[in-house]
Amino acid sequence: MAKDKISIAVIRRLPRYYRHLDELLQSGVTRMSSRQLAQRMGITASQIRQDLNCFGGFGQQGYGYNVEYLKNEIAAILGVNKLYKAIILGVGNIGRALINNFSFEKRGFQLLAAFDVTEDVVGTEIGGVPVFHIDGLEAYIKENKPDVGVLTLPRSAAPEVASRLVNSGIHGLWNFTNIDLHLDNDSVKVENVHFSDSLMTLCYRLGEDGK
Amino acid sequence: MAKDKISIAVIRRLPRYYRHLDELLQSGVTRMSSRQLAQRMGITASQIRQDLNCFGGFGQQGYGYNVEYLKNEIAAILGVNKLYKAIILGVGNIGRALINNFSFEKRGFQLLAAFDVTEDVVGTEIGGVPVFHIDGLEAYIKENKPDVGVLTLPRSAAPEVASRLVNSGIHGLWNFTNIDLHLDNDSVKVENVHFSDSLMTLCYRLGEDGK
DNA sequence: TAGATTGTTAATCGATTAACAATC
DNA sequence: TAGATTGTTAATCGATTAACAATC
Repeated sequence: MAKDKISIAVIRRLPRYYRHLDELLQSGVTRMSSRQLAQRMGITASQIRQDLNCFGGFGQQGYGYNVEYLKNEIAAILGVNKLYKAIILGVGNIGRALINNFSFEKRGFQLLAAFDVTEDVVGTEIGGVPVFHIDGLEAYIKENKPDVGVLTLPRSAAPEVASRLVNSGIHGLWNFTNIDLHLDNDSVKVENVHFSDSLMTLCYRLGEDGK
Repeated sequence: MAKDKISIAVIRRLPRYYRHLDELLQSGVTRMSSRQLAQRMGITASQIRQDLNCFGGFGQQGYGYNVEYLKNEIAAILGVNKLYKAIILGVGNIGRALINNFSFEKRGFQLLAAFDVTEDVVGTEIGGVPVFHIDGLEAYIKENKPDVGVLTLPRSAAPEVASRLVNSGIHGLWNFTNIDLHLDNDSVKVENVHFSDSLMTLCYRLGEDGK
């Protein structure tokens, strides 16, 4: 579906378009021009039209875009209906928060299982997700072929576990650990969520004007 | 200290420099050239020198950079030694995860208090942080003058609470809610952590080549 | 048909990379 | 001094914005 190589800047805006279109649909809006959407999102209409045209023409001259149709097209582009298989590594606070409060399904993933090392959690279930011992990781991957690993474990354990995941054939990592992973296999896609970097950026911006 | 207006792209790289310098320092490295650091981080040496020179000359020709000195300079630029005051709104899973596992102090913030609405938590302490009822929010802010609010509450409650925070004079918001906040006061700095956007980006990238 | 808004090309702007003189 | 590496200017590249012909 995609033409040439799409720049990462465009890709990162897609979920935001999707989110706004979903909100609009929920509130009963059926039709929207790039100009209206741009105003709502605080960007330019040009950018929206340019971004969408990386993937095709989804609008109609003189009319604008059909909200539901466009939302579905973006869903297809992102692949959120694909249901990739995910496993989560580490069921500390963040791991639990994700398992209990985050809808993996709505974002294209099915959370199969969790892994940890502590006696009290191994063998239990959290929010319907079984928790296994990390020793069985390789065997589990061989059997169930998950696509991505969610790294919500202590940073000290992260490099080793990441490497085991990659060597077992995982395709992507969603990394909540505050380190930059250096992987052997560079076809593996890594998406970082660096709380620390984010908060430090806010810290800088607070000091920008005066204070 | 800063010259003109620094671009957001540069600012977002600063925490990453800081992190790498800290790691280097921990492992006993005292000296580093832009070329070495670039290789380690997977970026160009030119970019590092350009970025740093937005703030001043921290290196020495023929030598490179002193790791500890540069780390401290970046810390000062980011303002991580300022200890801004923060409060957290909502002590569900993510709120608790942050309180228990995240070092606000290391990133320039002091976490003063938490706010929630449920009977069982109000009046208790979590990880040493007192939990108050949200009804007392305005009075608390007036008295304690926190700089930023951390939004870890249900998305349905987010717009109202954000608006109350802004009207009470808060300067920044660290937003874990999956919405784009529209604020009255646009001098308020908002830093978003959108789990959903992040995972959907990974979803797209998994589908990029084949599959 | 007239009005509106897209899709797309062209112009501008900004960010990244390359090059090199300055200098430790 | 010779070698190395910075700070900084210039060149390149890419992304955003503007403009407008196509068309619903």
